[in-house]
Amino acid sequence: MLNESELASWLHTTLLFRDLSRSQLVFLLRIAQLQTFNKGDLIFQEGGEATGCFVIKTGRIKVFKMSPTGKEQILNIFEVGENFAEIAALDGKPFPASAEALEFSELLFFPRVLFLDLLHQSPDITINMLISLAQHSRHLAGVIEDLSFKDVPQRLATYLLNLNDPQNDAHVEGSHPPTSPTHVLTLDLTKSQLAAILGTIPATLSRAFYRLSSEGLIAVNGPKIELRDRDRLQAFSQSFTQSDS
Amino acid sequence: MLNESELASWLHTTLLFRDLSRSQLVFLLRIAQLQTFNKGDLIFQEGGEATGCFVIKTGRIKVFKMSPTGKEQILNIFEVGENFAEIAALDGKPFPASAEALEFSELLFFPRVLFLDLLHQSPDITINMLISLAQHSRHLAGVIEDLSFKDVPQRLATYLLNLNDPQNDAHVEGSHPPTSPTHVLTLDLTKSQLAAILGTIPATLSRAFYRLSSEGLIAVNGPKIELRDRDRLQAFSQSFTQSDS
DNA sequence: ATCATGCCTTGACTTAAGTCAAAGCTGATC
DNA sequence: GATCAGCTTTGACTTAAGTCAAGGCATGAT
Repeated sequence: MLNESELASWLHTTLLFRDLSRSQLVFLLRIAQLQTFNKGDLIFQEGGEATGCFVIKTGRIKVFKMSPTGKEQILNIFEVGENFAEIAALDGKPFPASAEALEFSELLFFPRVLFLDLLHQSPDITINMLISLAQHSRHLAGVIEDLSFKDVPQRLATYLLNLNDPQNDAHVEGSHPPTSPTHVLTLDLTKSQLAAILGTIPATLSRAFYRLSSEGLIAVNGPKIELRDRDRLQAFSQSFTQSDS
Repeated sequence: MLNESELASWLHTTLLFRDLSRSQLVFLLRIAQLQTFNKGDLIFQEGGEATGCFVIKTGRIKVFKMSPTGKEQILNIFEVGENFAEIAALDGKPFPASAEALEFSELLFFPRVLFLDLLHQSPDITINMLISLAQHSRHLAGVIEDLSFKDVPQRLATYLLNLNDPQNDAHVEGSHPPTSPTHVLTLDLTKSQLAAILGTIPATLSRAFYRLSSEGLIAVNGPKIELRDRDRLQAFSQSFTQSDS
């Protein structure tokens, strides 16, 4: 069915399955189906019946809501090794959001019923699942905080700092770890997509970029963003605003 | 330590522990501590170190974020039988939000380490926990959708319909189930608190109430709200708006 | 009964951000 | 190398919603 040895050792690097035995991993592969999607392919749609849970082998997936008039709010973007669509797989209710491939992606798909069996059989997986869901929930709470407390330029600043700061070493192109005087990062999203992450529209995002640039906090060159003053950017991202009672 | 027989049978009505055996329930009570809080008491604060997980025996708890300037965003209000603060208990990172008692409340508290042991020992609880977390995540996704797509009057309409419509028979005071020509509900929150749920401030909420009233969709009398036209209210709650690109 | 506190509402004002449409870019294709 | 499509930016405009402050209304205490 699948290239077992290769996939099994890859599964080991995954959040959900990292601490399973080799035999458990091979068993997993009996349940999973490998599905591939091209850039732009819809994986499932909000409101659709829950089918199962996915783990990303390659590619990137955006999970989003769409308003009746077509405004998009991205809830999360998932990368290699991460899992998504657990919520619907768990409770069997309709998908709470839609999912689409941002690039060519290979996904391991676990049909819902088999996935639930799996949980009942492997407490380890269940606990990992729990931790994963907890992380996703934390992220959602953060999105709410940003939407409720911050204006668009602040949300943009927050996003850029998150991309750059943490162990998130990807995207960073600046000097070497210890002392990097300037920090340049490259967006791996279109600005329209970034707007949908920040809960706004491209026109407004564009003005937010202008604002941060004109204050000397960043310099923008296409998808390359230089953080010129991380400290002030940090301060800006949590400064008081009028949109905040 | 605690009144075991009473508590054990009550635990049985709880989401988390509903399908446990009597002996498991009694074991649970060895771990749990009963804590009581008065109205307005802070249970834990965002950013504080994770202590453990709570189940509500009596009372109501609001979980919320507070902005630097003091704007409050309520993430969820939990009622009897529900559990909260699982996220921090699971991953051990700081609390993502604060919690406060809305009224006198008795909580069963499970210290984090013991709680984690519990999960490792009882797959049933772990699965229930997963389902519970999935529900909470769904709710957060809904909050994001509302904040991103709807203006304040629409969020208010959505909230009122949710209070009234579903199996949520509490709050409803109108005629008897089959044909209730008008639906009157009573808010069990102050309007300031409702504003914090809807991601706005009291002044704006007040104008939203006026708007819905003046269009004949509802009638407000203090905390009593009559839904005068559920169909139009429903339509209004998802109508197109300018705040939606 | 009166006072005071807290909650809610109202008014006048300001502003962030969405709308719509036009014009720039950029990169891909033929 | 020219054209085309899609993304991005800009401009002029509108509006939802926050700010601040004042006034009303109620409840509960002295």
